[in-house]
Amino acid sequence: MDTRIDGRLVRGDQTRRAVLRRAVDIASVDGLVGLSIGRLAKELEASKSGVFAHFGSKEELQLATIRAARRIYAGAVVQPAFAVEPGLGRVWTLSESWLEYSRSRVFPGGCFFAKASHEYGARRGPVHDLLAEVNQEWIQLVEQTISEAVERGELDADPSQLAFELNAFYDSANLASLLRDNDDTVYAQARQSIRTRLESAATAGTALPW
Amino acid sequence: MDTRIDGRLVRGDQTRRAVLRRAVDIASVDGLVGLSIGRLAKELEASKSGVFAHFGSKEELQLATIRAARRIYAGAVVQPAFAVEPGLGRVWTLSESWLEYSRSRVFPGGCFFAKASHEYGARRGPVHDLLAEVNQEWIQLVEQTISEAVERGELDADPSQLAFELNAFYDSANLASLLRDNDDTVYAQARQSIRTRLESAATAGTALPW
DNA sequence: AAATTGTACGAACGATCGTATTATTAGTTT
DNA sequence: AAACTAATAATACGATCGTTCGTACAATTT
Repeated sequence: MDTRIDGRLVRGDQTRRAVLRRAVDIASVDGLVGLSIGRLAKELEASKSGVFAHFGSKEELQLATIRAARRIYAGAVVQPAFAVEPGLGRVWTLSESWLEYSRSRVFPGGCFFAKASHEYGARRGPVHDLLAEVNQEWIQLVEQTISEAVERGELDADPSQLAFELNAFYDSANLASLLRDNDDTVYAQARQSIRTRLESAATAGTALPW
Repeated sequence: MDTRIDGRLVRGDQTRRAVLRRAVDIASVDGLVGLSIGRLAKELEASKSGVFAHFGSKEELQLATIRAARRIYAGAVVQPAFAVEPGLGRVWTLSESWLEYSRSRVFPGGCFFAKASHEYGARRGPVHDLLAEVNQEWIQLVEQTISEAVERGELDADPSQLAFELNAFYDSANLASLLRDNDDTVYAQARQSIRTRLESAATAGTALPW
């Protein structure tokens, strides 16, 4: 039998979790390169080598940080949308929760993936590849959500094209808000663009969710 | 009189130019933080202290690099658009030259400002501030270009809103192309979104520029 | 010809980086 | 109680970072 609770492993998991929670916050502001093991150790009042031992290399720390950010992202953006029925309503909720995810600074530096993807977009290696994979996952999820609305006859649009456009509005609002020192008005602007775009794609007689 | 040509100043200007030309390329891939004086010196076969002396601090080097990138950007994106008459045609040309600026990798890491703005969006200081200023300049230029088309009766749209949307399509295509290892098809997708959006805003009877 | 100025260099600084090695401590198994 | 294992720590390494200092050289001004 092995419903074992090894206290040492429990402790290890806890510190690992604490490290990653801090790591995603640091990386969202200073990037995955600026994320250093020494700084992580200092802020958590642990030893550099202790933190290091959890990952074995900086690259593995970066990959683990991305995966941790993905879990937080799923909870903040995807879950709220999947709580409502498929269709146009879900597309709208997904947009709303994304903007709120950025506006409320779930990560202090704004969208973690916008930051990290730009940082590693032009580099090669496992970090780039994982970020590309996460991005594709996300785009496909948006596409899929739109497709459901199309299948239900609520939208008349090319899902791939519309997904590109909605995602563009999300990211652009995120960056503009950062550059304008957390100015919230850009989110209203993005919301307006999203609403207008969805209205133009909505089929006649479809109830609009806003 | 002083139509003087001080040979020492000429030489200094030349190396300074060479440093900045290299600096924008490095920074577009590795960021303004990853841009290091030592690496710059090595690649240019100069001395670290010689390169450093031109700027006095790393921050000044970063600011000078941003200004150098702005000049290149103006030549690659703005100039071609201003070569055509104001109006919808200019809006379209601006979009085309932006996408070509990204696609052809005027900077090897894609759009310099998308990269740098994300890097410094959540930080404070002169670098952030200059990037915010450049961004506002750019958005205002797009807005202005759209406004001219509105005034000529070729477009019926809120310039601020439309500028936000076009710019979102630009940046999103740029990032997607980087993440998908220089896949060109995203530019066609962006172009499609731009064209459709401009069509929907064009007034009846306006000749479409594509 | 002498003095001054601007550019570039070489060497060194303290700090921080990622990583490797070795030791200590706490929890589990025998 | 002894042997073992997993998590954490202490220390040190070479490399690179931004920056400072003193100097050499070439071009300009006096």
